[in-house]
Amino acid sequence: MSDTFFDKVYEICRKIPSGQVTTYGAIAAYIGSPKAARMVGWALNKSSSQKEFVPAHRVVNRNGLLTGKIHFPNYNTMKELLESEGIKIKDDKILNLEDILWKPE
DNA sequence: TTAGTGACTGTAG
DNA sequence: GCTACAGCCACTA
Repeated sequence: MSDTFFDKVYEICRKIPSGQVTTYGAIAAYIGSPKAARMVGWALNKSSSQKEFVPAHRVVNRNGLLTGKIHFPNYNTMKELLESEGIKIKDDKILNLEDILWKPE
């Protein structure tokens, strides 16, 4: 069932193409509550409990900063995953954010 | 059941 | 340009 804000977050995250990223605000806005971006991040935090893998590392804040990395086993895990997909990271921040930004449509 | 908290964002000063 | 505050929804204690 994907009726809640929470479930929709997982659904959208799984649609993020490899090598691209999106923002909490973009996801929240697509669902209908741009201000609920916090819930998006929180949902991803719980994504570890989900059966299906959720590419939470492809979700960053609107500055392209890897804020979510703090919830990974190691602070460099998120960066490593993104770099392995061809995304350039500098100081835990995506350099070409606008270039690889994906938005749920 | 009530209260607190959280991987954010936009507006105002 | 930076700092501060409010709003959003769901989960945990």
